[in-house]
Amino acid sequence: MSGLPEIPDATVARLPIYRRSLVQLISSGESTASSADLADLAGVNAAKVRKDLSYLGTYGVRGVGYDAEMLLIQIDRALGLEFETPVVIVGMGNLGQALAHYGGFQSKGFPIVALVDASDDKVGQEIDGLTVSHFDDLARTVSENGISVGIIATPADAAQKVCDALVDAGVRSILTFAPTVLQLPDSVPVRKVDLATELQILGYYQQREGGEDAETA
Amino acid sequence: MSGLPEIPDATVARLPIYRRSLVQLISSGESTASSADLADLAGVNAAKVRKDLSYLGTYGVRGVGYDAEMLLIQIDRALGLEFETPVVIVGMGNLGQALAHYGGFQSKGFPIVALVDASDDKVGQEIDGLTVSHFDDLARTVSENGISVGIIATPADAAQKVCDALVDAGVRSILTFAPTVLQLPDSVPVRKVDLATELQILGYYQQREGGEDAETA
DNA sequence: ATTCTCTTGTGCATTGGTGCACAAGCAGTA
DNA sequence: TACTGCTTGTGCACCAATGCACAAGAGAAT
Repeated sequence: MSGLPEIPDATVARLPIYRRSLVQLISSGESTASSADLADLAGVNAAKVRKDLSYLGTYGVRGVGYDAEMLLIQIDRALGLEFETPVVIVGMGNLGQALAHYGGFQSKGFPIVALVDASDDKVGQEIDGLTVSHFDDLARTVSENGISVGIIATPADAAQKVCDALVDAGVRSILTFAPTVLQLPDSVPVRKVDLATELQILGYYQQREGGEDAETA
Repeated sequence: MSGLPEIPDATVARLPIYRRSLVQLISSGESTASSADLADLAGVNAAKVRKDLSYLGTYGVRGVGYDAEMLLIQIDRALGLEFETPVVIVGMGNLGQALAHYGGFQSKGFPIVALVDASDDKVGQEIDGLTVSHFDDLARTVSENGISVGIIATPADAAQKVCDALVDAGVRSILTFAPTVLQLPDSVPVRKVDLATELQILGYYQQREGGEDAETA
């Protein structure tokens, strides 16, 4: 779809952090950002910042740094943030409801436009200005609202079914909170967030306390 | 604290997944688990499973596989899951409240024993059987309850302050949901979960749809 | 005993990521 | 124009992670 030069996974995972740092610099009045500034705010090595940014085709100015506004645009283009990306949340349990209320998505360009659940208790209920629709109508909900991202906030045993339905409905990427491995086509990227898993990982490092840090994607 | 042989980060991050897969096998009646079985359930390569498990000092039986119960114990020992690990959640906004209700922590050995907020609206309120205590009393709350993990569910601008307070109070590891980089001593491991960041990362892969998958820790 | 089947444990080559260190190059000054 | 100070872009060497491929070993069957 685009002639971009292929950005390494590790770099992609850092771009949102750079973006956040950059926004912070801009809002504090800076019009240019050096790799050292960004590295400092992002908590990484300056050389890494430069190498990462070089993948964007962005070019900074030697002796000066990067044009802040310009860089922001480049990052947004790489991440596909030029336009808003409508999101549906499936599963209106505690987590799903919290996500529905969470303002962070809307403000970052990912408006939540639909909420879905399979239980009759939940369907029809109004949450944060949206009416919960039924899981059986998922395909219609997705197409009518031009939804491209699906968030799975159901228990593990329902996740694969929901995942399949989302893919069938035409969603183009998935974020799942269900503690299970999902089977899905390579063409649909997924990210998994498992809260209990995170604590378990911490357990290891806590035990051998005093050493290396625990990285997060 | 232990003479264990140092497990690579990538392996540590997979242990919880293996654990989940193993529990699944056990509950379906299996008493032994082969690396191929585990690989299948965990969605990874079988050789990787074997190499990962070899770090545990665990030994499987050639021609048979791993003793399921035994392996579970080994994994739990490596992750420090032999005993319960009490948790405090700081920040009782939407996310914090959802986490407080979320049963997944309790069932995985991380009981939530205290809730903390800085606003007078929230303090004193009862959530899921716990009374929200004041941020100023954090040190006491932590020591009285023997808390070793702190979860930060505050807005970004409060996160550093909360983080410092948690470390001072003696918490031994931190899980943060605040979209900001935290400064803290190397002796305290952290994991970061940023929901908006996850969606932004997906944006990249969605754009160049049809290719490589997006890994998550 | 011997043979056959199955599965582990690991050596090794490959790939991906990191960060140092330095040449290249711009802007401002004299 | 020449010089100085600062910052970029990247070559290179190092380290971690991956996964193939195979020898070693356990147990069952003959």
